[in-house]
Amino acid sequence: MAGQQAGGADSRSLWFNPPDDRESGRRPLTRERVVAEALAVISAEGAQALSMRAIAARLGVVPGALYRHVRSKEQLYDLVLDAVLAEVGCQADPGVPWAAQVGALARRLRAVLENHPGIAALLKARDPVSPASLAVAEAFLAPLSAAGLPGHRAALAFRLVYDYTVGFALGDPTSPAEQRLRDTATRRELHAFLRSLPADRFPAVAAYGTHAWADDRDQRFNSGLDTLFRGLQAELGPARVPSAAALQVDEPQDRGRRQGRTAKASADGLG
Amino acid sequence: MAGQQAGGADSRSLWFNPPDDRESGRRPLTRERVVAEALAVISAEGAQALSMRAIAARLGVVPGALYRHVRSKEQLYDLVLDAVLAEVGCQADPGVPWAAQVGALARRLRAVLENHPGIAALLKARDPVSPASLAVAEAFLAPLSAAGLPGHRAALAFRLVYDYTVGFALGDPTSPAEQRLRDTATRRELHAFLRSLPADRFPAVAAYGTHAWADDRDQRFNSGLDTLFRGLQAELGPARVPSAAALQVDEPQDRGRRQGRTAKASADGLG
DNA sequence: CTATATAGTGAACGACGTTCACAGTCAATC
DNA sequence: GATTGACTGTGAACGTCGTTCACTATATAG
Repeated sequence: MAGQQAGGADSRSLWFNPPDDRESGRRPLTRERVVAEALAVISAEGAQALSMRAIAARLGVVPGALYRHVRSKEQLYDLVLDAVLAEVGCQADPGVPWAAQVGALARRLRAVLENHPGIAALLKARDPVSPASLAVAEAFLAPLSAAGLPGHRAALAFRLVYDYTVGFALGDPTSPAEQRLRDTATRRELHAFLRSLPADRFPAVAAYGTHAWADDRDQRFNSGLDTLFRGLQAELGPARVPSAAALQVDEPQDRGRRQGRTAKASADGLG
Repeated sequence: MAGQQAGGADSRSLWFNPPDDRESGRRPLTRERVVAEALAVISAEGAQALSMRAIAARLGVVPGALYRHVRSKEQLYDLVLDAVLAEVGCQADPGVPWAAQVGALARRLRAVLENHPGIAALLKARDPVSPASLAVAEAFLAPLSAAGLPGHRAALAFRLVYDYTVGFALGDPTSPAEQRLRDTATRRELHAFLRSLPADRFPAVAAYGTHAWADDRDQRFNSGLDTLFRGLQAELGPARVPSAAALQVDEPQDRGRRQGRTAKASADGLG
C-alpha cells in the first residue's frame, strides 16, 4: 500500500525525472521493506549473517534508521519468522488420506525452512504465536483430528510432527558441517574414520555409522515421517497400516469425517 | 594428557606447601578449566550469555588469556558440546526390551540438554563427531540393531529418535517464551486468545490449540517417544523377527564401561 | 508563510571476538 | 649463579555488533 507518492515529485520538476524511486532510489522505508530485505539477507547469506547494519546498507540507509520501523532486532526476528511461515502454503486437499495431507504439509514446511538457512533455529528458540504460525498449526491439526484423533491426541500428534520437522530442518544443509559432507573426499574420510573405530567399543557405529551421518537427507526425512505416521496410525486403531512410502499419491481412504469432534474439546481446561 | 604436572611441583619443596591454589588462588589456567567455566556459565545463565569475556572474568583473568588454551570460540563450542554429551550416561542394561533401553537413553539425553539451556541449539547447528557423541550414537544403535533392525534401518531409527529428542530439547523450558507459559496468568491469556480465534478460519486451533502450546512438556515428550516407538515396532514386523544379521551386539558389550578418555585424542583433530 | 509531525542522519556508547607486543615466571642450560 | 628460552598471562587496541539520541531535512496542515 505504500506505492505512489511519486506524483508529487513528478509535478515538482517537469524536465528531469530523477532516476528516482522506480526501482531502487529513494523509495521510503517501511516495515515491510525492512522485513523483506532481512529475508533477502537470510536467503543469501544465512541467518547468522543477519545484522541491522547489513540490512541498512542494502537499503542505502544508516543503521539507526531501521529503528523507526522496527523496535529491536528481536521484534524483527518475530516479523521475519512470520513472513517465512507465511510462505508455507496451507491449503489442503480434503479428498486425500490424512497421512498424505500431513506429509505434504511437513514437506512444504521443511522446504521453506531450508530455503532460509538458519531460520529453523530462530523458530525453535522463539516459537512465536503469530498469524502464520497459527495457520500452520491449523493446517496440521485439521486433518489429524478429522482422521479420528481426539483433540488432545491430535494436538500431541501435531507437535510431534512439527517438532520433528523443525528439528530436522535445523540440521541445515548449508551449515559448514553439512556442507563439508557434500564433498566426496571428506565423506570418504568420515567413513574411514568411523570404520576405524575400535570394534570392541563402538561396534554398531563402526558398522552402521556411515548411514547415520552421511545418508541422503531427503531419504532420512521421508523415512522418519513414515515411521512417525505408522506410529500415529497404530494409535488410531489397529486397522490398516498404509504402506507409507508412496503416501503422496495414495488412494483416497475414507472421507466425510471432517468436523467430527470439534465441540467436545472445548470442555477440558488445562491439565 | 593434561593432568599431572603437580608431581613435579610437589618434589620441589618439601617444607612448605604454599597455601596456594587450593580452591581459588593462582591455579594455572588449563583447557579443562576453561571448558568447565563455560559449562558453569551456560548452566547459570544460558548459552546465549556465554561470552569469552564472561568466562575470563569468572576465572579472574583477562579475555585474551583464554586464547592460549582455546583456538576460538567455535572450538570452545565443540569442546563444550563434547563435555555436555559426556554427561549422558551411556551404559545400558541389555536385559530389558529395546524400547525401554532407547527410551531411557533418550530421556537422559533430554535431561542433560535441558540442564544446559541453549545447548541443544548449538548441538543441532554443529553436530560434531566427537568422542562423546560417538558414545551416544553407539548407545542408541546397539539396542536398535540388537532388536532386529538391519543396519541401515537402525541408523535411520537412531537419527529419528535422536533428532526428535534434540529438537524437542530445543524448545527449551528456560527460554523466555516457555518461561512465560509457566505463569498461570499468561497461560490463561493464551487460552483465551486461542479460543477467541475466528472459528471459521481456525476451528482446530481454537478447539485443541491449548494442548499444543501449553501442555506439560514431560507428557508431550513421552507421548511422542511412544508414538515413535510404535512406528518402529510396526517396522520391525508384527512378530519379533530374530534376524541373525546383527545379533553379535546383544551380548553385553562392556559392562564395566567407564566412559573414558579413550577416543579423546581424535576430538582435538576435528576442531 | 509559518508550525508541526515525522523519516533519515551522524556520531556516539558499551559489549563482543580476536590479535599482538610485552612482562612475569619457571626449567634447563652454560 | 647467570643466561637462555619457552610459556602463560597482561594491557591495549581493532573492527563489528545492537542501540540511542540530538540534529536536520522534508512534506503536509493551518
